[in-house]
Parts: sequence; C-alpha cells; structure tokens
Amino acid sequence: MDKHAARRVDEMRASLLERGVTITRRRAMTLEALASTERHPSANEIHAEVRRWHPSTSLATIYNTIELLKEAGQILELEFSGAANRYDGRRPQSHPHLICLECEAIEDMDDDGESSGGDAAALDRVADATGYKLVRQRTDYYGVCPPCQEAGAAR
Amino acid sequence: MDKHAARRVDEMRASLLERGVTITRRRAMTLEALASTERHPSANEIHAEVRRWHPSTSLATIYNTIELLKEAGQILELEFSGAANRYDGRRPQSHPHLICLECEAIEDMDDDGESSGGDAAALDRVADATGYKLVRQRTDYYGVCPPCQEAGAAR
DNA sequence: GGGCGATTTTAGAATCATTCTAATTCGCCG
DNA sequence: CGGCGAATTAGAATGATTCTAAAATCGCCC
Repeated sequence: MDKHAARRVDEMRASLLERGVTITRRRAMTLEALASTERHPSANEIHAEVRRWHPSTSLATIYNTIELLKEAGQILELEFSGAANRYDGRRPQSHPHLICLECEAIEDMDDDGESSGGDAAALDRVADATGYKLVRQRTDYYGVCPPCQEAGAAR
Repeated sequence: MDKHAARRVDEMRASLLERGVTITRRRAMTLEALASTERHPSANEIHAEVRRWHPSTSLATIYNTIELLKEAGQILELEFSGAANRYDGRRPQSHPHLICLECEAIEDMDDDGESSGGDAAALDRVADATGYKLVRQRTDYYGVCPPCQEAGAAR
C-alpha cells in the first residue's frame, strides 16, 4: 500500500467515524481495496478483492459501504448505464478521467494532486453564471488508449 | 417545430439515408420527438411522444432508432446508472450540461450554437497531451436548479 | 393492384447492475 | 453469559436495456 493509499484509508476511516459509522473488518478491507488501486474498480472487483480475505462477504456489503462513502463525500462514482459503475477512492474531489472504449480502462487525467484545484474554481464560475447550486462535476474523455491503438494497428 | 428542430430533423434524416437506413413513419416521428424538445428526453418519454400518433409503437423500436442515430453520430447519449439515459438530438456534438439533482432537469450549458467550437479544441488538446485517440467527451455539472432552490427554501 | 424477399416492428423474455427485504449473525456493554 | 442495536447475508425485486422469434410492413417488379 503506497503512501497516498494509507493516507486515504485514514481519511475515509475518520470521515466515517465522525458520522457514527463503525468500521468493521469488512468495511476496512473495502476502504483499502478502494484506496490502493488506480484502476477505478467496479463494485464486483472490490468484492473479489475483499473476498480474498473474507470469503463470506456479500456484494450487498460492498454496496452498503460504497453508499456510506458517497454520503461522506469520500468517493467518486462514475456512472455507466451499460456497464458497472466504477469508483475512485483515491481522489474524492471531481476531476477528469480518460476512458478507453476498447479495454474499459479508466485513468485520472491531471496528476497534479491537490495543488491546482482548477476544477473547484470551474464549479464556482459555472454556479455564478447559471444560478445553480453546484455540488460536483463530471468530465470524461472517451477514446482509445495508446496500448489499444497498437493492438488495433497490429491486427 | 422551431427552425433548429426542422434543420436537425433534416440532418438526421440525411445522415441515416446515407447509411442505407430507411426512414419509416415511426422513425421519422422519433427524430422529430428528439429534435423538438430541449428537455433531453429518456427513451420512455420519446416512446410516449411517438405513441400519441402511432399508439402501437413499441419501446424496442425507439431503442433501435436511437442506436442507429448513435452510430451515425447524430445524437448525444447521457448515461446514468440509477435512472434512464437521456438523449440530446438537438446538438449532437459534445457539450456541457447542467443537471438538477432534485427535479432531474437537464439543460444545455453554453448556448452559443456552433460558433465557438470550444469543446472540439479541448478534445484535440487532451488527445495530444495523452496519446489517446479521442472521439467524444462528457462534461456535466450537478447541483440544484434555481426553481428547486426556491421550492426548497419555501419548505 | 398483387405478390415477394428483405427489412422493420412487435411482444415478451432475458440480462445484469443495483437495491431491497427479512432473517441471521456479530460486537460489545453490562 | 444475555441482550440489544448495528451489520451482514442470501436471495428476491426492480428497472433500464437488449435480445429473440414471430408477425407485419415496405419497396419494388410484374
């Protein structure tokens, strides 16, 4: 578990405790699974990961924990209608993603950590211009990632 | 039907014909339903609209036509996992939307028509920076629209 | 206008992620 | 150790979308 993952686990934990949520073993594992991958896993993938240590864990528990994290603003949910939703537990603030239409990889786009905060500024600007009270934004770029381009060209 | 709707119907029609798709009465009505509302309807809503003139129309036909329009790049699909997808047939190029979390209204954000083309430029910039071959983007702002804010304040 | 092969449409079943439900189990305080 | 509230489970329910096989319709040639 890298340093950022460790920090994120602590933050999620603290945030849940603040809200009176007890951190069970399964929930702790879910937090860790979410914090320690850049792959933006689906609920199923998290489930598989947690099961490696707690084989009896049910999918409903994963969804339950995800729901708690959403309420606490500690996780980003990327919705899809034809496929499973994907989650980002490493950076809970709105930020843009690159999505490969072929291999379904999802990667974070701007890796400048929390230094710039450009997206929060955009949110304020749009809120002012439109009168909406904005809480988050979603920005995704859809295309084909370099590895899939090569694989496609080879064929 | 306003002027823009009429133009869009023509464009969609032409684009489908080019691809060898025959424009049946039901399909024509679907195009019109899509072009003549700013509400970003769901498949169900389009279905209801088309049924007013062709009561026997099935939902599968609507989905079929939507699929053809997607392939032709003549419609924008906004995916949601917990609710029905919503469609924008008036502006098939990627552009940002405002989404109200309370009343589920969706509105277009920048109303400058095709003059600026800001989003296409962003796509190129990101493609250059990342090596992805990008085909579209999604940008949505989530919050509470002014009418819902008032309704909420009154309560 | 009648008939024909191809396309479109239909109703209903199938799928699949997510949510719900009711019953069981767990963690913990006394 | 007993009991209470929260967490968890398995499985059912939900709902949008897609699939399927059969029926209807279309364009077109005669």
